[in-house]
Amino acid sequence: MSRKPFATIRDVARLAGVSPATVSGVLNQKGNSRAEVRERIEQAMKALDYHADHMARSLKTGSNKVIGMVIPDLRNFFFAELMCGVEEVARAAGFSVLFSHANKDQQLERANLAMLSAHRVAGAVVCSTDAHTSYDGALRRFPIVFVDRLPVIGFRGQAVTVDNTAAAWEATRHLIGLGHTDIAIIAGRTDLLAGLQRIEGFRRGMQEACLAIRDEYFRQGDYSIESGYRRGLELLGLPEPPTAIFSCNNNMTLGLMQALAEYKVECPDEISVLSYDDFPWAAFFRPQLTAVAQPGLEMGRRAARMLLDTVAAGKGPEEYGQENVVLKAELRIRQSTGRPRIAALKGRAQ
Amino acid sequence: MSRKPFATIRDVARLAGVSPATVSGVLNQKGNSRAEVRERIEQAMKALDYHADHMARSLKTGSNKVIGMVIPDLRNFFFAELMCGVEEVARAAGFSVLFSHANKDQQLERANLAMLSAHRVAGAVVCSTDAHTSYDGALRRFPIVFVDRLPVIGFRGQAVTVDNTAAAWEATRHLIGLGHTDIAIIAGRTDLLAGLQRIEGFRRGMQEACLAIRDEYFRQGDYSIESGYRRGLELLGLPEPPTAIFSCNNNMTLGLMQALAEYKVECPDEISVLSYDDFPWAAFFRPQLTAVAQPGLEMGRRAARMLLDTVAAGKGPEEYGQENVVLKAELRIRQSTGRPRIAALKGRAQ
DNA sequence: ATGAAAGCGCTAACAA
DNA sequence: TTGTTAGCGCTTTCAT
Repeated sequence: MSRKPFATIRDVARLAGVSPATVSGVLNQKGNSRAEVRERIEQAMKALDYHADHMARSLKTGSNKVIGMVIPDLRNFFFAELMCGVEEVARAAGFSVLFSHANKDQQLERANLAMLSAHRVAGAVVCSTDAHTSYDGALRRFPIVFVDRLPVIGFRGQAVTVDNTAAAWEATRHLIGLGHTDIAIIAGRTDLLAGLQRIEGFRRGMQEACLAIRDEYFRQGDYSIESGYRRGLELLGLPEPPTAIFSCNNNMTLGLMQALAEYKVECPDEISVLSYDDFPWAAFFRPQLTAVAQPGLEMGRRAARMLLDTVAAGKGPEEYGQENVVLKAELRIRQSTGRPRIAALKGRAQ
Repeated sequence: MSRKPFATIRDVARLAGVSPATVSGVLNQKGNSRAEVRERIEQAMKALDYHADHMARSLKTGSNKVIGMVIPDLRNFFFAELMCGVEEVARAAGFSVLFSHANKDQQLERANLAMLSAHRVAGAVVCSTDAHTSYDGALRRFPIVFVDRLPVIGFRGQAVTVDNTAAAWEATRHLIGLGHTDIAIIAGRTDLLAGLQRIEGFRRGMQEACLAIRDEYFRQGDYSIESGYRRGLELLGLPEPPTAIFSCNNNMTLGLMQALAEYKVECPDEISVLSYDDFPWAAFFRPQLTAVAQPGLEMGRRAARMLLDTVAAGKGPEEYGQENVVLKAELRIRQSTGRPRIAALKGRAQ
């Protein structure tokens, strides 16, 4: 026995003794049907468990209540939050979201866009894999709002990002305010604008305080746990280790904490750690991590809203608009940062 | 200026000087077209940047290369992993995934299913909000594979779960093997089968070792951080606190660790902690958490594969099959569990 | 206020 | 091998 087929608008019409057009009318709240007829139709719909076919409707109307979302990795908490925000707003507006991973693969990203295109999505929110992808082709077909990561340097178009520079600057100021002067940074991917900006904010903060960034205190990571661990080990092994370390993302912070544990260096007594990226568990570490919290959920919401507005406006690519909403990150001061104890640390360094 | 419309199969046909049906033929690799004609068509498709409209195709064929996925909360790492697994398999099979949150709201869950239904998805993977939802209506329309959580007690249908009982049993055995006898449990939601099974596994383990579960050592939580914290505080405040605690999910473990920190109880020296649910950060806690790791990614993959198989078979609801694939969880022994030091703890307890 | 008819972009019979 | 025709389920004029 085969699957029970869906009831169509004609089934409903027949059962209610009206024409399909009339059913369509009540379906779309046109309000030009007598109450009695409407009643009958609604009964019929219930009886047949009728659900209008979105695809047929879209085919006819040329619109589609589906948006796409492309993100690099759901397992990273920040992106998961982004996704939640998008879904929430989309749902509220009666839209569904077609999801796909871009998994750091540029070719995959292209395939994703093509797929969204094939599904005739009304638009998409995308968190780009890197800053070299061209979206021109896709953009001619449907609006895209970029979130967190811009697709090209000098991008002009709709986007929601956070002010990484300001956040890194504030983080640096916090460390300096505590009395630190020997501050190290474990930097992230420099092919991403956000990565560059975090470095820039750090630089600026140091400069304003007339503090030099020593060469050996500038370490290049790649956002992985492993790199945080390695760079951390290098920093701690220095003849004169820093008294504070600014780690440029959550994963690297994890690796760094591991390195501290291995070196049996107490945090924050001997060394302060400040993490870019907050995550739910940061508050449960010992010590609780001082971190820069990016408003992932809000970014997702804003991006979705911006997209939906553009979709509603129904304009062509030339008029998409170019607002880049820049949100602020929040510095959450907890226990991993404190006043420097230079002597203690230097005594231990070998 | 309005958005550039998509090229249709007729545009391609016209440009290539053939009929739409011929284009459709090469599009679907029917292979009954001369190479020369095929060539011309492909050129035309490229020139027009043609992408076949999935919706129109689905409307015609009655099939749809989209599956739905419903999960309670993406921000929980376990569910995010589930989602990744599903997406990965779906993509590989040329399917897209329509995502939605069920956010612990049964009504929302219904709405989600209706939405999937309206989009005529080929099937869905769902992680049910709770064990009282009826899916009969939806199931008559498309196959559903349940994952991690079953929709009703005594559910018979396709599902991928993990053997919670065995995992909890093994965890308990580990604690007992270490020499613990005063073991407490912070239980999770008992309206979910999985929650019940974890308790059952614990019971069985204790029973086999002829160990009693003291009333005051059995604490009921609700999977929230807060409840883990509260129950933890209660346990530690007991005249005779336990020497080991089995916490039934990741969030409650977080709360529990917080409670330990407040009581300044050393783990594992004074008390051992074993967590159900592993997560990436568990290995970076101090101490590193011993935990039961559920294979979230693999569960997602298996569920998607099962669903896709059922979809491919194209049978009716009566023949959907009822395999419940039960995966094993893995006990990851790290540093939060050790031999009991009863004296030390009792001395401290007031 | 309601219905008849056309057609969105595609594919599947069938005809040529 | 290729083209013609019909129709998937819906909405939208345009008559009535």
